[in-house]
Amino acid sequence: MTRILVVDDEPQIVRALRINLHARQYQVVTAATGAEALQSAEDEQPDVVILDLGLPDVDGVSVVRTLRQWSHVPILVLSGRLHSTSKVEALDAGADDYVTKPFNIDELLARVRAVTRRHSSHEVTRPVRFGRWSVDLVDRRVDEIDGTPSVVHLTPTEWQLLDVLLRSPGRLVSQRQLLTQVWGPTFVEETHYLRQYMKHLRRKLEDDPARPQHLLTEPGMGYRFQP
Amino acid sequence: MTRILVVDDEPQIVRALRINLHARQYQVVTAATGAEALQSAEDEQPDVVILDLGLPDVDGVSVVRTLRQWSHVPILVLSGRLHSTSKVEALDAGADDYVTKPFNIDELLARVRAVTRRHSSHEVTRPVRFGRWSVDLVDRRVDEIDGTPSVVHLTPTEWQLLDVLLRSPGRLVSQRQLLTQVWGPTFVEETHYLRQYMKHLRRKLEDDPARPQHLLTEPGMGYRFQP
DNA sequence: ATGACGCGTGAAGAAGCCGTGAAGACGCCT
DNA sequence: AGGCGTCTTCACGGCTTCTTCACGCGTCAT
Repeated sequence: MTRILVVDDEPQIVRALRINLHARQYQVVTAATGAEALQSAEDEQPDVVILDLGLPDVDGVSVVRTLRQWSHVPILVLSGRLHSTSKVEALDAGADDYVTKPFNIDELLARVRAVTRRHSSHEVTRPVRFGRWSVDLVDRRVDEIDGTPSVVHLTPTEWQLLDVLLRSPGRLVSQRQLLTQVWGPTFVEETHYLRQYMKHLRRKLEDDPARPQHLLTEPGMGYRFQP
Repeated sequence: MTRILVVDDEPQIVRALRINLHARQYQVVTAATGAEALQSAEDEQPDVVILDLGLPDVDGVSVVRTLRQWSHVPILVLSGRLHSTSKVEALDAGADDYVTKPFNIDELLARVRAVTRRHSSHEVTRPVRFGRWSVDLVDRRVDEIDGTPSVVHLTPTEWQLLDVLLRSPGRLVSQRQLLTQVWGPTFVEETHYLRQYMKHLRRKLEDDPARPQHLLTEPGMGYRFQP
């Protein structure tokens, strides 16, 4: 049974969501503040988090950021029409999708389904294959697909960066998200770190590092792992 | 059965609309003031709201704004020829479309149909499909529907503009709203930015950029994404 | 007709971003 | 303490993207 954590400080919204989600056989847990949310996320281990960005105690974006430090749980962000910037920030911080208020309940449900489907199928435990390589994120090893013993060695930072990218195949991962997840929230400005380590990864994993096939740059936005 | 809330303080217009809409099998509810309108919208849960901007008690635009705080119901605005500015303001506030008085009843009915059709078909699965393309706003990628690998690449500004348009399918989005959401509130005069970037989007996404099928211009008003 | 206005288009300069090589700083191991 | 691997910092060249300007065309109103 799928467990959903709903975080919103407006009782009527929480109530509406609880009723609708419960009717669809979801188990619902709620929180009204950011602090509660983080606590619940740890205690209840939800499968999805629906998070309103306008919380009374802390900024919703920072909740996303904190949550992402230890959890990969899919986060669906609710944002008011007026705050399109914080929506972008939330995605940067690691949110998976967003819905603008006022929202259509069917749309929200569709997105919940999308986000869970996508996550369960991409729960990375098996080696990821691309190019000539088979990358095992659990065992931390890179093998050549044709069976040749591993010659590629990645440093810890390189592993972390590759990890974040490979966990979202095909999806654009923003610079901010990469920096937060690899170096921490205080490093969101240090984009030159990214350039440096992407260079290393490409040199080790791409056939032609100058013309990458799988570790792609999206200028002004971030990077993308293309399977 | 589709229920329509008609808001107008002129009895003869209300009467004409009631007769015509009723003849087309719509259920009609009416209100003569802004306060009544808000009350009815809550009590009757209409599927469409037809709202005259010239109300006796409050500004029609603020009715739109208030309504949009909790409801996603499609709003069709009626405006006198003299109030073209408030027409734009209403769109900015979240109205879906407008008709200028005096209006042709057939045109009005067509717009009602259009506005309900797109809303009921708002069964949102994540990627938005139009023309040959499948656009995924969250993953930030454009793929060809027939499976050909993505060749279209959009810049950050292009993505933001497309995002705003695609999040309101079929709806007329005002220039002001686009400029505010993409470039920020200080850029509401720079309509040439819009022209520039709409050109880019059309060149990349329309089969015949000079005769766009999906990214349409509404002269003097704004742009519309036609699914 | 004619002028004003808004929209579409092309082109070009400016700004910012990215990739790269190289070198210094740091911590861990023997 | 020395050496090594790794992380951080710097400088520069090239390229993408953003911004601005100029012009043509169609529509509408005078």
